[in-house]
Formats: sequence, structure tokens, C-alpha cells
Amino acid sequence: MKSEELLKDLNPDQIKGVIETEGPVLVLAGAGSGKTRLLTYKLAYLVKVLGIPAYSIFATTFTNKAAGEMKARAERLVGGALKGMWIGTFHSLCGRILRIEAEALGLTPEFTIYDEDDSLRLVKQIMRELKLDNFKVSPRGVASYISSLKEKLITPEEFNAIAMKGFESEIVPVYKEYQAALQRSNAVDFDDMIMYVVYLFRQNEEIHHRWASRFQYILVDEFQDTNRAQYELVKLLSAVHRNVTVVGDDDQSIYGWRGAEIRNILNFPNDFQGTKIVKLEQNYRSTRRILEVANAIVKNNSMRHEKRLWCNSEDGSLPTLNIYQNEYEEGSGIVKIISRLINDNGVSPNNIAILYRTNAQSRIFEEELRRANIPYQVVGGISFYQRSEIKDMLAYLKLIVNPKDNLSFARIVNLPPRGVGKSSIQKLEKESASRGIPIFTLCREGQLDFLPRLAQSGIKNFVSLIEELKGKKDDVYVLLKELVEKTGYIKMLEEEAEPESEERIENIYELLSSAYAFSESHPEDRSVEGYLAEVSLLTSVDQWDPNSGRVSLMTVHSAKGLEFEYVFVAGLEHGLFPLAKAEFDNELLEEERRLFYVATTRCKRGLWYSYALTRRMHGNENFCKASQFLEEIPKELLNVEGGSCDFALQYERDADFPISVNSRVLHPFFGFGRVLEIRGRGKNAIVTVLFEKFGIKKLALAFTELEIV
DNA sequence: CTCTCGCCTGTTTTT
DNA sequence: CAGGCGAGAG
Repeated sequence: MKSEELLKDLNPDQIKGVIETEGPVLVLAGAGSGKTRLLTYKLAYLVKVLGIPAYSIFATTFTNKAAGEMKARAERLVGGALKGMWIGTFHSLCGRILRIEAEALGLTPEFTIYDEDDSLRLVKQIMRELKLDNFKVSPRGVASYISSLKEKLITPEEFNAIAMKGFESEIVPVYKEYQAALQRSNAVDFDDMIMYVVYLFRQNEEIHHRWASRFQYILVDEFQDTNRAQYELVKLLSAVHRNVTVVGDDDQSIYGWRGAEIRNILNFPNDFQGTKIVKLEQNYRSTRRILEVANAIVKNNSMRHEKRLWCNSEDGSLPTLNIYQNEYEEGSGIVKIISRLINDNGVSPNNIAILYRTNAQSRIFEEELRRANIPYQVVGGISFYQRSEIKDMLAYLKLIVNPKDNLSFARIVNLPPRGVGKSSIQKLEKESASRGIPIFTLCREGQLDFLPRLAQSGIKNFVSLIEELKGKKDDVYVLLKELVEKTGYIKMLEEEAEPESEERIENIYELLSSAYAFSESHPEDRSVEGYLAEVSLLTSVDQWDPNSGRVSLMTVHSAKGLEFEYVFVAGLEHGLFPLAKAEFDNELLEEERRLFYVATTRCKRGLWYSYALTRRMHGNENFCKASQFLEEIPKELLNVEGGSCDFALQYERDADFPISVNSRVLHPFFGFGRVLEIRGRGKNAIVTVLFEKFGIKKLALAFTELEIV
């Protein structure tokens, strides 16, 4: 194919990004500038114009869904299947490498992937064993600390060498034991998936060379959100051919808390000699008004490449700011606008999204939308595959495939109850660890005299059930169906007759139908292994259907990479968006601001911001003031509705701070009170007050709303 | 071993 | 306010 023919729908910058195929290329792509398009065309160009075989291309995207779409679109351009192309998330691609190279890492190809919940359980168990029950860092904190070490490719041994006295040195044995336990269970966590591949490549030149030679072209999307391990992986994989294109936008880097390093995108030209830089600055997504606001927001950040998005779009209308009395008013107010859009303006619910900072905010919108009879879908939160009944079923599958998986064993051996209680499981774990034999093997081989008789017979039944089901593992659906019947799990749910039981039963049937769908769509490999590999790495957005005919509800993080005609950004309050934690940490604050920028740039034409003057959190009524990000938007760029905006928007940037602990204060409608605590300084200070009249215990307030008495 | 009650803590965001 | 966890009874 002629390249002009393929590239006729791209702008000159995009074309440059596509046809620069040799050597390292850094594409700095602003929001809505067509970077996905560029990548899609580049895939097509490589195959169709340059004649590169699809199997020598390695492309990463942020979700597996995005990968599927990009591949499908590229196939349409090419006019044929891109067979054997490696495209997916870092995790799924590394998973594939690991299955092939498992042996070199002391794993078998049937290894289990532990999700965050699994790894937290494991950390808890280990901390109990190591008598760290009352350790000052919570298991959750330890788990995320370990995760952050892995993101930086720090092994337990290396950590041991650099750990400082104090809590770090206490984490060393937990990390060591955690890795050992994973290894014993023939399991990896999310971080291992990347880290192991990097270690493998570093340690084994033969294997490294084989993979690096195989992939002639590496493409990385959302490069601003890669962590150190992923960066290293890109370097290693591209070491032979050196043809690597990375695409990203430093203004949209929102995963710093997960180890993403902005400097990856800044350092790239230094690490990759001869990098060509392409900038995409024309926005095709939003109207001019929206883009002006977006630019006004992001220019307050200091850590960024200077760039200016421009567009040829129509002006559009001003984004609106609505101020509501409380979060319920916000919910019903937004839903009212949505129902007007749908009923009066004929907008499809597909084109509408409500975005928020935290998942907990979704509930009120759900209630209001249900009341208004507007169909909606919630993305994220506790996803389907994280529900306990689903995780139980998956644990059965995992154990069937990988008998060494001790965590899954412990999860389900007594579900439904088989007389194997906590202490029996603990004994088994001890025995298994000391003899170096997986728990399941221990149970199958038989000498369990150290357990109560009831537990022994329960285990016997359990083992024979698993052994029996093993024979069916070539077809997930068949196996799962039999599993559900034979375990009596549904019967157990029916009998407990809790309010949620019915829903949980339905979920199990839904899992069955997902297994059925998998079987149908993978006729060549219907195995449990394949199913688990797919399901374990699903993201919340993977379960989102853009054509569902429903309004979408999701966090701003989940919305990355998506776009909607009409967008509501809710809860723009100080302490919520930006989160209170970011208040005094400029780096965090800038990330929150980028998040706000991401939220804004999801919108094509109709944008509504909102916040509530009061909001309940942890059972307390909190008094809120507008997010500082709203103040950063010049007033003439916003259409403010809701009356009390001046109250919220117009306070002085004063220097003096007139309140101290114990000051007596007066609030316009809560009366007199006494200051208990002050966090922060200046206009951002949050003051906790004990009010006399109401007997309300605590209220967090912006001090500007208080008068000193 | 199992179940229930009551206490305590605390979530941002997700592969 | 909610969910998770531990203690204590059956």
C-alpha cells in the first residue's frame, strides 16, 4: 500500500509520528490530540507499508479493552488480521512472557496471579506469623510499601541492604517471607509480573536476546504513567532493534501514587540516544470554551513541558459551575439536568458521564438516577470479579489449575463449611511451610493425624472434589458448572438467606455466563488457564460498555482515555478534590490538578462542574468550600449558577491567621463554638470546632467562614 | 468449629 | 457510616 493513501486522514504532526519508525521516538501528545489514532495508524503503517510481520510488534496500552479496540481499528486499516501481534497492558504482555519463561523463574506455566486483595491477605498472614500484629504500619501499609519497592525493582536482599533502622528494617523480613510464600504457592502478584521479566532479562542474556530480537518495534501508550520497572522493561526489550515509540502527555500523569514517574517521559531523550520528538498540540475533541478552561487549569502546574493546546472547533458554551446545599442536592440537581438532556434534547445516555474523585461518591448518583428511571452503569468500585462469591469460585479454579496455590486453598477449603476451621488451616500452613510441601499435596498424601477427625474427613471430600474436577479443566464453562453444582455453594447461599444472598447467587450465574462467553469466543482454547489469565488482569474499564445506552459513572482515574459529549465533574470541594492529603504537598497537589485537567478534557461540548456546601463523611457533617482549582479558573470562563458563589469563591488571599486553638468563634448559622484543632495555615486552614448549641461534636470548617468573637 | 455481636478504623485513585 | 476483625458463647 502507498503510504499517502493510508495517511490521508492524519495531520502533518501525526504523520511525522507515524513515519518516524526507526530509532527512538517520543510523541508528546496533548489531550484529545489523536494519539490513539497515531498509534493505530502506526501499527497499520508498519505492517502494511513497511511489510513488518505483526508478530514482531510489541504494543502496550493502558487497558486490555483499549488494546482490543486499537488492534481492531488497525486491522480495518490494513484490511486483514494482525495475527500474532503482541498488544495489551504491560501486565498481560508480561504475563505471556512469564508463562513461556516460567521455568527460568522457578515457576510453572500454571502460576496463579494474586490480585491486591490476595496479596493483602498474604501480608496479613505473614505479619501474624512474624508476630507483627501490632506493628505500627498496618498490613495495608506494609503491602503497599512492598509494592512500591517492587515498582522500583528492589529485591528483598537489596532492601535489606538499604533499609533504615525503624519501621523499614521491620518490613524486611515480611518482604522476604512474602516473596518466599508467593514462590511456594507458584504465584505472582501484579508487581512481580513486570519485575520478574526485568530480572529475567537482566540475568539471562540468552533469554533477553531472544525476546529483544523478536520485537522489532515497540510502541508504548500512556507513557507518562509508566513506573520504573516498566521503563526498564521498555529499555531491555528495545535493546536490539532500538525502534521504540512512546506516546504520552506529562499533563495527564495521574498515577504517581502507583509508582508512575513523570521523569520517565522527561528523561527519555537522555536514555535513548537520538530520540526524535514529535508534538501533537491540536485538540480535536473539545469546544474552544472547554479547552480554554483546561489550559487555564494546567498552566498552574510548574512541573511540566510547556505546551499550548489549540483547536479549530466552534466556541461552544461556557462550562457551568453549580453550587448545591449538600451532596443530595448535588445528586438530584445533576440528575435533573441529565434528564433534561435526555428527554428534551434527545441526547443518548451513552454520551453522558458523571465523574468524581472517589468511588464512594457514586452511591448518591445511583440512587437519584434509579429514582429518575435513567439507565446508568457504574465503572469501578468493587468490581464484579472482586466480589467475595466470585473470588471464591475463582479460587476453586486457581487451585484446580495450580495445586500449589496455598492462599486459594485456605480461602475455599471450608467454603461451604466442611469442618475445617481457622486453627486447622493454620496447622496445615505451618506443616506445609516446614516440610516445603504445598498444602494441597499434604492433604492428598494423607498423614493428617494432627487435625481433628471432622476436619480430616472434610479435607478428604474436598481433595477428591478438586481431583475430580481437574479432569474437566479443558473447558471452563463445563468445569465451572459442575463446580457450582458439586460444591453446594449456591445451596449454602440459599440457606443463609441474607438480604444479599439472592444477588450473590445471581452473580454466580453471571460468572457462569461469562465463562460460557469465554468458551464460545475462544474455541481453540477454552481452558481454565486461559480464562483465569484473562480474568485476573481485567481492569474496571474493561467491563465498561460505551454503547450500553446508559449514563456512565466513574472516577476520573477510570475515565482516562475516554471522552463524552456531556460531562459532570462532581464534588469539587476543598479536601475532596483535591483530597485533603494533597493540601500541603505541592507534588501531590499538582497531580490532583492534572487529575482535574483530565476530568475537564474528557468533555467534548457540555461541561458542568459542581460542589456541595456540606457533605457527610464518616458520619460527620462537613462544611465545604470550593476546590481551589475552581478559583484558578478566571471567572469569565465559567457560568456560575446556584447563588451563593461569592460566599464560596471570593475570599481574600490574606496573610494573617487570626484563629488559635481555644478561640471562641461564631458561625453564621451554627452559632458559638470553641476551636479544637487547626490544620494548615492561611486561607487553606481547616478548623475543627465544638459547637455549644448543637452539641455537635466536630465540624471541619474553612476558617474564612468563621468570625472571631 | 461456628456463629454472632460489638468495637474500631478509616479508602483516594487501580494494574 | 460501613466493613472488617476479634472476642466470646454455643
